[in-house]
Amino acid sequence: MQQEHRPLGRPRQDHKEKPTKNVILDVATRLFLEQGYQVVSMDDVAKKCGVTKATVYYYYKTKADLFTDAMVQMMIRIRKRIFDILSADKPLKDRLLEFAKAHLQATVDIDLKGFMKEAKTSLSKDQLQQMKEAEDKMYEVLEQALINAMEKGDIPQGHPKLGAHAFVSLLTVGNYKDSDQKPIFPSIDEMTEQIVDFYWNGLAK
Amino acid sequence: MQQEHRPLGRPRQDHKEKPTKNVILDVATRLFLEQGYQVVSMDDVAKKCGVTKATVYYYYKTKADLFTDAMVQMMIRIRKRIFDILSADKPLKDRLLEFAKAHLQATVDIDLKGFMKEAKTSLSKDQLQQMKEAEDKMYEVLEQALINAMEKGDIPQGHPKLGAHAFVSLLTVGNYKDSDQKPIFPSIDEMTEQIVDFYWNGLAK
Amino acid sequence: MQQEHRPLGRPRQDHKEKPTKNVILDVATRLFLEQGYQVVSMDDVAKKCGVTKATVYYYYKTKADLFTDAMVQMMIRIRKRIFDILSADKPLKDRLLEFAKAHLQATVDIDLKGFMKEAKTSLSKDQLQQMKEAEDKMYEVLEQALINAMEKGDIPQGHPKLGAHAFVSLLTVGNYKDSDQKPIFPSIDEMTEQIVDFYWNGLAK
Amino acid sequence: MQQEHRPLGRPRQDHKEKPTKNVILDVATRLFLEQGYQVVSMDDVAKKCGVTKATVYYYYKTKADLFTDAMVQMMIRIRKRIFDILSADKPLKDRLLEFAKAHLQATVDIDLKGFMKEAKTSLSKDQLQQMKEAEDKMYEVLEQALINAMEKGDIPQGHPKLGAHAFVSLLTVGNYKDSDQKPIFPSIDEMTEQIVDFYWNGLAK
DNA sequence: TATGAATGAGCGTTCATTCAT
DNA sequence: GATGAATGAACGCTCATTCAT
Repeated sequence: MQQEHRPLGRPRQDHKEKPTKNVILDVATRLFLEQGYQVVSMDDVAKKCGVTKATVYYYYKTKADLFTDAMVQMMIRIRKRIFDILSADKPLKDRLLEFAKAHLQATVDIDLKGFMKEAKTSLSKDQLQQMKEAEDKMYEVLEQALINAMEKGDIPQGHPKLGAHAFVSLLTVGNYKDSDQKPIFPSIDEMTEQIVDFYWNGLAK
Repeated sequence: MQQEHRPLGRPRQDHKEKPTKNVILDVATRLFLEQGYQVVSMDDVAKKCGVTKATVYYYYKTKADLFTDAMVQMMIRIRKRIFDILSADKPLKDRLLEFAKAHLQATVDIDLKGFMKEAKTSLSKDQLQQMKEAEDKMYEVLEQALINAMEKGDIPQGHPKLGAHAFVSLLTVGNYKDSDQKPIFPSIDEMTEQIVDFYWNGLAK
Repeated sequence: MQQEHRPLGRPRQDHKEKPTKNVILDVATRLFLEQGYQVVSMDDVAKKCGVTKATVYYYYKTKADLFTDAMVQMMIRIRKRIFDILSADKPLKDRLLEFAKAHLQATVDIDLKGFMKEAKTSLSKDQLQQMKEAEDKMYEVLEQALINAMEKGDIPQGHPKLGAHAFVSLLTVGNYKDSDQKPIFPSIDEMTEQIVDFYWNGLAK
Repeated sequence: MQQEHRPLGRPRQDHKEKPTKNVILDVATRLFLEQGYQVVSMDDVAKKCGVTKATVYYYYKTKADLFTDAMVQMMIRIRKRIFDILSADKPLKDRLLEFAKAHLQATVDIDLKGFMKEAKTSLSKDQLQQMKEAEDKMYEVLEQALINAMEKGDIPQGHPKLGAHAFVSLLTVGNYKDSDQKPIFPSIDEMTEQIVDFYWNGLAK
């Protein structure tokens, strides 16, 4: 709340841990992921940030804007992480295992498809487009890794786009809990391995 | 609003119209599937049925009740259809192909996972339980078919629950559209075949 | 408004002094006239009616709808009153005097022009059109009276539309109060007479 | 944002730009005239001026202050123009014609009455008083011209205050557009002449 | 069986205003 | 002088729900 040294110049508001806009974006991202677009109100976001609704509107013109920004930024971050994991100098299957593990460890499961449908009626054409593009780019990273593996002969030629989407969709199996709240596999490690195995070998061995 | 002739002793419904309750359930099912739980209002349902909101409330105590009933009944119907398809006397792969095709031809894609998350905050524990159980039973039909195939030696021993969920999750790939609104495969037939092939053989052949 | 005998059947809600919709329309009309479109909130209307905002919305889909209906109904009523006054079998000047007196005695002065401008940004094209048409019809009644008088030779030929608008605009002079809140004339009677005289004779006698 | 050369001692404003306060007042005047008090927001004014809302508040403590100042200054300017026109050495009717033409040519029609009512609830007593006084002074100029004409015998003795208000109110007829958006007269010239004629001669010749 | 009327609570959004810088 | 950040209060509107009829 007060500067000790170098008091002259344009220190703006230093000391501040994190700019408010970022706080809002982070909180919003978490809430939207956990509860979905419609259920989360701007007041919910504001309260969790310790600011008023009007402050949220100071940074984001509409709820749809906030949502779009939150989702797109998140997808960009995820894409980077996927890229890092898949760029490692290891056999493809090992990289996929790592990818799967990282994804399945995440506390919230990211149901992009569900978000897309929920928000379809509320977002502008442009906002939907932005989200779609960010989503596409996420898949492209995985697709490219598959293409590379095919070229190097590590896996047989095939439809890389199908391969990419198949992998991600298989991962969602990990989030399933039955009516007794029991997941399909007891531990994340076993789940990871079995899912990647299934992806690799298919049903018929 | 009143019958002029033949006024004595007959079923209430004029000429075999569907009973109101069924109309409401059908309309609600369609609306919920198309737009999601939160977006659909009780008024929307009522108007599409040509009745008033109060009438909807006469048959369903709350929106959550209506939603739960709609989803559970739908899952029961789907389960029957899956059962019929999988009971045929054909090789497993052919039956899976038929299952896949039936699913991918459906106009609305049934994003159960999305519905679950969206409704999580609005449904009672009991209602969530009902939905979960209906969902479980759907998977069990497929699971059982896989178990039978394993016992008969048509496919290698494996984790049938994983197999069941993997199949359904792979089917969702068929609904993907990229940012140019293009699906991964040009025709449903090709999509069906490629997805089932991938399920059968895995990535590494 | 109430049936004394034949108590069986569907007595609805009897006893009710005035249907809620009418109460809302009347209160809204008064408030809009007194304070203008923007200043009056739907909550203001509701509270003055002793109902909730939601009730107002039950009867009127939007504020603009309520406003338009209020203004149009009012103009229709005024038009009828003008018509009655101007239909009397008296010399034109006497009828104009009566018209002027009725107008100047009204507690609220009806600044249609101001309403039009204020609401221009908020009303739909169709709503503006409705208001304009109701306004036009009000003037037409007066215009027709002037046309008749010209045909009978009671006043010289002239531009009847100008005559009609001139008369109404002259009446607004009666509502003027200077910075000491003093009107131009001490009594309504004198005001009426002087204004009509001026209208009749002009400035130069 | 900063001057590179000749950085020493000069008037702040770069090349004689209009001082910010004047820009704000001018812009505000135009916006208020065009759209009314309630509809125009402080942000609207700020944006049109290329400054921030806070800057507007730096010069005007409240919106009501800005409005009052804008209106009063405008009325002072108008009063001067009226005074100039009416001071010419011409017959009264010619001067009135010129006055009318100037008024009717103005793109925005100045509905003082409407502004008064719209702002009534928002302005302080003192601010209303200021506006009233400025308005009174406008009328006084015209009133005085009529008094002079009466003294010189150009027009018969009469109520000069009524004459002044009658003239201004008659001018508003020129702004009327019917439901087909057609004004009463096809050209401003004809309108001017007919209105002044009516003012001069009255309805009955 | 079905409805018209009414409501409480909440939501997305706007806006005049303040204040530290 | 001028601004960026923040807010409190309201506003128009929606919606699930209730209840007397």
